[in-house]
Amino acid sequence: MGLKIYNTMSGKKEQFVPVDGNRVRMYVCGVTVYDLCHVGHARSAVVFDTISRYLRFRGYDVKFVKNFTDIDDKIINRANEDGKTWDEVAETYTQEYYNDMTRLGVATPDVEPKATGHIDQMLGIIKKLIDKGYAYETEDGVYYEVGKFADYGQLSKRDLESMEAGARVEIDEKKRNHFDFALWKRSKEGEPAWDSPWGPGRPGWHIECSAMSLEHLGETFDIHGGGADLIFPHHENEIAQSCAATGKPFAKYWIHNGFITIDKEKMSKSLGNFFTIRDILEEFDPEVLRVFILSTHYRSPIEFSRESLKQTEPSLDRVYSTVLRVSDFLNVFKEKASPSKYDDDFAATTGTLKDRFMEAMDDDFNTASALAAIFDMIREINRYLDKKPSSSRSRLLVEKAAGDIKDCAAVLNIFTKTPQEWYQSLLATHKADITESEIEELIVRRREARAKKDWKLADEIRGDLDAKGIILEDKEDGTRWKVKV
RNA sequence: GGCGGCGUACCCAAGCGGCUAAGGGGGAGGUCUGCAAAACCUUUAUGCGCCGGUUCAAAUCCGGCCGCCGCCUCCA
Repeated sequence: MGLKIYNTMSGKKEQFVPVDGNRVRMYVCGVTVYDLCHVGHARSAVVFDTISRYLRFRGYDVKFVKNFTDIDDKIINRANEDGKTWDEVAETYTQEYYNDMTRLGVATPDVEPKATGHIDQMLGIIKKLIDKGYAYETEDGVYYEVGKFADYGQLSKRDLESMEAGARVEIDEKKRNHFDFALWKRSKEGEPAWDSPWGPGRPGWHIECSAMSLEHLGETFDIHGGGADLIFPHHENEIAQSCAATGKPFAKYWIHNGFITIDKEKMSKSLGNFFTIRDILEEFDPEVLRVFILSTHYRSPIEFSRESLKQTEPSLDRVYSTVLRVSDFLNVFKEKASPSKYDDDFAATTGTLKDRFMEAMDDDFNTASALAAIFDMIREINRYLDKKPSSSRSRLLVEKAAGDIKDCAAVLNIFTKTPQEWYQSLLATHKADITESEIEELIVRRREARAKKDWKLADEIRGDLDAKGIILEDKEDGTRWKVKV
C-alpha cells in the first residue's frame, strides 16, 4: 500500500515516492511575526508537525524547514504603531510564537530560516531572473513578469485572462501585468533597507521562500506545505520564481491545510473573528486543542467554538482514565489464573491497532480515522480489564496494548501527560475554586467517615466537591479525585 | 465572472462503488457500587441536502437543483 498524499498540484491522492530514496525534504510556510498567533495558525502548525512526525514514524529521514517572515509591510506598520523598530517587533513575536508552539506540542523544525538572513540568496535569484528575462525593473523596484512563465497558474488552476476579468485590484501602470509581483521593493525614506544592485530596498514576500527552500533543501524537494490561502498567489509565485531561476522542478507534493472558521467564515486577522492561541489555552489544556484539530481531516474546514472544545475534553479524559486504570492494574498485579480465551481474544484485537492506525495515516494523513483506532483500543483494554484478568499473559498483554497506544499517540503528540498532570491541568483551566491539597484533605476526612460507616458525612463531602467540579472515585486501594468534564 | 470545496444521527466527525454507515460527545435503559464515579453492555441514521440517471450494487460515479464557504487583495 504505502503512503498516499493529496497533491494540490494534481488535485488527486498520489502514492508518495520521495525524490531521493528515503530522504524527505519538506518546506512549510511559517508565520509573519507581527502579532500573536490565532488558532488558525495553530491548525497549520499542528497539521504539519503531525505530518513530519508521521513521516519519521514511517522511517523516512526527514529534513523539515519552516521559515519566519521577519520583514514585510505588516511588521513595519506594527513597528510604527508601537513606536518600536521593525526588528524589535519581529523578535518579540518570534518569541511569542515559540511560547505558543511549545505549549501546543509543536516540535521545532530542523531549520527555521529567517527572511532577513537570506537577503544575499534572494538577490542572487533576482539577478538570475533578470538575466533570464523573467523580471524587469521599474521605479518602484524589480518585478516578476508572470506572462513570461508558461506554466503560471498550474497550481491554483487558473489562467491570467480569467483572473483579469475578476480582478479587484487597482491597476498599477508601472507593471506589465497586474499579477506581476515585486521581487525587490525600493525603500522609501526611513524604511528598513538592504543594499542591492537595484538600490536600497527590501525583498518582496514570495522571493524569500524560493531563496530559503533552495538554500536549505535544494532545487527540487519533496513536500511544500502551508494554509490553503497561500495557494494563490504565494505558492504560485514561488513556483514561477524557482522554476524560472533553476530550470528544475520545484516541489513534488503540495499540501495545504483547510481553514478554521467561525460562524462558517474563515478566521482571520482582517475579519477580526479570531481567538489567539493563548486565550484558548487559558481555558483549555493544549492537548484538547490539538485533539480537536486532529479530529477533522486536515483539508476540511473546522468550525471553531468553545462548545466544540468542551465536547473534546471528555474524549481526552476517557483516555487518561484508562491510562490510570492500566497503571493501577499493573501496580497491584498478581498472577492467579491460567491463560484463558479472553487472553487470546484480547491479544488478537491488540495486534491490530498499529495496522489500523497506519492504514488511516497512510491515507492522506487521516488523523480522524487514526484517532478512532486509538479509541477502539481504549475500549478493548477496558473491556479486558473488566474481566479482572490475572493470567501470566495478562500483564504482558496489557503492557503491550498500552505501549501501542502510546506509540500511536506519540505520532499525534497527544496523551503525553500522566493522568495526574491531566487532572491538575483541568483543575487550572476550569478555574476550580479549590486546590489539590484541599481536595486531598477532604478525601482523608471522608475516608474516616466511611470507616465509621457515616455515609451521611461521606456523601456530604462528595456533594461539596461535586459542586466545585470535583468527582471522587472509590477504588479498592483508596479514593481518586477527578475533574468533572 | 473564473477556479476550488462543503452539506452524513441531537452535536462533532470518518467513509471515495459492495461486509450490519467508523470513532468521540450527549440522551435512554441495564450491570457494577454503601451511595456514586469510572468502565462495560443494550439502545439512539432502512438512511447520508433535494431530484433524476449509470450499475447486479451508490453516502460514495454522472447530470440538474437548493444552501453554505474559500481563493482571485495581506492572510495558516
